[in-house]
Amino acid sequence: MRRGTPQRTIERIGQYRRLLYDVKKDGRARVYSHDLADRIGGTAAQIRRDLMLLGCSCGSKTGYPVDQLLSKIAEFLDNPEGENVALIGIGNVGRALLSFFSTPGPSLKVTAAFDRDQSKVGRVLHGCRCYVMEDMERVLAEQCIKTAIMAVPAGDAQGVAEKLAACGVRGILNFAPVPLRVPPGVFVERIDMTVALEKVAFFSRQASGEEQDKV
Amino acid sequence: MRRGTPQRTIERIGQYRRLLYDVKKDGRARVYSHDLADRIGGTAAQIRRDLMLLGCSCGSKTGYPVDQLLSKIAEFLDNPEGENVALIGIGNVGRALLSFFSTPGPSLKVTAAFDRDQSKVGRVLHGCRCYVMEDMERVLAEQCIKTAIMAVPAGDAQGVAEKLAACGVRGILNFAPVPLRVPPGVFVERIDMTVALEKVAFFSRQASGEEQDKV
DNA sequence: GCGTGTGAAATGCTTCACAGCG
DNA sequence: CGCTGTGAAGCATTTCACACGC
Repeated sequence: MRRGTPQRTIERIGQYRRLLYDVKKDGRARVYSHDLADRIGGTAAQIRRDLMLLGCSCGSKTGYPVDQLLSKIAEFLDNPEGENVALIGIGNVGRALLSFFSTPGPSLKVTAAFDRDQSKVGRVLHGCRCYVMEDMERVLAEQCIKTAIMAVPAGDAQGVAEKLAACGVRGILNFAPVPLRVPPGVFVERIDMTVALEKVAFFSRQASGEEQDKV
Repeated sequence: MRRGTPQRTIERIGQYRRLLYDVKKDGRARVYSHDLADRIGGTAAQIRRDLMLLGCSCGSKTGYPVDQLLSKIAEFLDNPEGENVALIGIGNVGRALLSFFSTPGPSLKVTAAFDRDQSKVGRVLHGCRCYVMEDMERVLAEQCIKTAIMAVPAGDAQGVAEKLAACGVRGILNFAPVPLRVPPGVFVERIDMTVALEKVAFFSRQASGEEQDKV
């Protein structure tokens, strides 16, 4: 995916969008790069470079027009037809994710949930129907799902990932605490909460000394 | 925190630990760097460099002794006295985190939870007692808590972060979808699930073209 | 031969610094 | 004058590649 666009930039662009909604709510129609920088805890130069990669430009001096940025961001990040997402694993973490994503961006929607446990099947949680694993292939095809969130136990993760890939999923957000081995062409982003907590604990101990933080 | 140790290395070290437990369970007493690399989806050179920074060495040829690595990692990452952690916000996400962290590493334990909502107070969830926000200062002091997890609504996040910092917390794992502004000396790690999902969706669309994945 | 330890090159990302425009 | 757009410099992290030891 040597996309020309750095991975970090893509992450920040999503954040800019949220920030921009705030700016808009404050009634401002234009923002300066240093203004966004303050809000996000970064540098003005970085915001300018990110926006440059996005293909924005505002001439000069006046700052960026908020609405134009928002539409550029949507054009860049969103699938214009909207996009359905599947959730695999309806345990504690899975249910929290469902509630968390039940009103996300305009374009992404979790529309199907799967679990091994039969007792959850058929229920509708946060507007999302639950299916058995065996229905996965059919449901993903029906809903054109290419993106999935995995919140399954570590032991099941690799098997589920393979099944997803076989069903044509091209992107996985993995909350299971194991690395996944997937065929080329499938993108995996891992969120490892245990590691994140250990890292914070590590740095908070370190904090005896000096330092700044970043965002 | 220009600690000499790259931030990424610290994240990986936590992952190595889990991998090493697997290796041990497989009955192997030693591992090769390329062996770990396969399991984690990285390169052998990177593993070797990380272990070098950790201060490991095994002479040569024979691979690294698993037990020695595990104790080096513990020495590096863990507080020998163990460490108590607070959770702020007992909503859907907070409860999921409690269950997730209720049996984490040997050394980190979530021992106090806080919420604005009085109705949750006094209950014990996953072995963790719930308090009102007003008790925060006292409880954190009593339990020597220096590390906190925030799972509060976006609007409350900044205020809570300031309060935590005032109570002496030095590290925050922030699940709220906003950047935090904290005094110097406080380390913040953010997990932004919305942005992560957008990123995955972005790359899965991109996946029409070529590419590999990384773990 | 086979795997480690590590300088040195390569890559990727961020920041600097300055020209140009309103 | 203040702010944007951007080449070029500067850092951080990863990968290469090779000497050394079993």
